[in-house]
Amino acid sequence: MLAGMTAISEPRTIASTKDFATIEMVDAGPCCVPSGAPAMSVERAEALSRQFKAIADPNRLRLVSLIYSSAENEACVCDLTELLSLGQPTVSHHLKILVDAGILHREKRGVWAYFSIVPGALDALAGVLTEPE
Amino acid sequence: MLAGMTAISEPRTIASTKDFATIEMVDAGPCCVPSGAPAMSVERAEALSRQFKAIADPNRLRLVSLIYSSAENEACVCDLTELLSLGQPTVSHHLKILVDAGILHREKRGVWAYFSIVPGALDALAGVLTEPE
DNA sequence: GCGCCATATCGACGGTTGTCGATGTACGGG
DNA sequence: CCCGTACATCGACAACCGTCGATATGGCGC
Repeated sequence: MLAGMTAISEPRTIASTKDFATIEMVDAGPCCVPSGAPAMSVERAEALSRQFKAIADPNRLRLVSLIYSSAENEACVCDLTELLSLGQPTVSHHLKILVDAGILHREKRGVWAYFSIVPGALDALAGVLTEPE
Repeated sequence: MLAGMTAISEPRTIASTKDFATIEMVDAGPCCVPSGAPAMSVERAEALSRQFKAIADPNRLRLVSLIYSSAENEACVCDLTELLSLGQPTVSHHLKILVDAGILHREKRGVWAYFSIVPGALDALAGVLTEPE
């Protein structure tokens, strides 16, 4: 769960200025051992942040939900616009953000643009939060 | 997955002004049937948005990752501050956001404040994205 | 081609957010 | 009791975000 890649250095030496082989500084240690396990890299954090930001908006959450529970798992802007009671440019803006984040797929058929959920996109995001290992 | 509760009305009648029993308006329909399935309610979308916003920040993602991969699954501010190379007020600010979102738990022991991940909090969020039903 | 329709883009505006320095609070040690 | 340490809060600032109206684009029918 939330495993990262690059270990941050900063070993933050436990030993104080005293001679080693002393024990009393073990329970009088600073506050906690910062663990040696590697954490999430800055790059990965920023990439994930972009995807989480895309769905971290109430209207975009409803957009994905509406598309998911739609008839053919796809919807066009005109339907979504009236269902969200938002302006059409605003809905297009939200949809673009979701497409750019790799969560929605846009397919233009005729005059209409149909949006569907990219298979596995949401599961990949969920895996970051539940990664059992 | 992303199932909601309250159905938005707006049935958006399929039948046109013509008499029913005509068939040609079926494939000449507007663009798509907005499905009858209920979508996510506005209230739930806003509640979920608050939690997703909490983790939709690169530094907060790294905070959760650091705490998760920490020795006793907890960490204090002083360690996190130097690991993120951020100011101490900023780290406290981020931690407060995560605590308010119900993702982190704060426990003060002595002079130090130890933060740990609320059990099941991330799994609940992940479930919203993968809910198989 | 012309006009209509659905959608995308642009520019602007108010509200929110992330970061910082300065300051306040609370606990422990001498 | 006073000081140092760890942390929280405050105020300010720049950057970003969500929303809108106006406008551009692009496809379909006549």
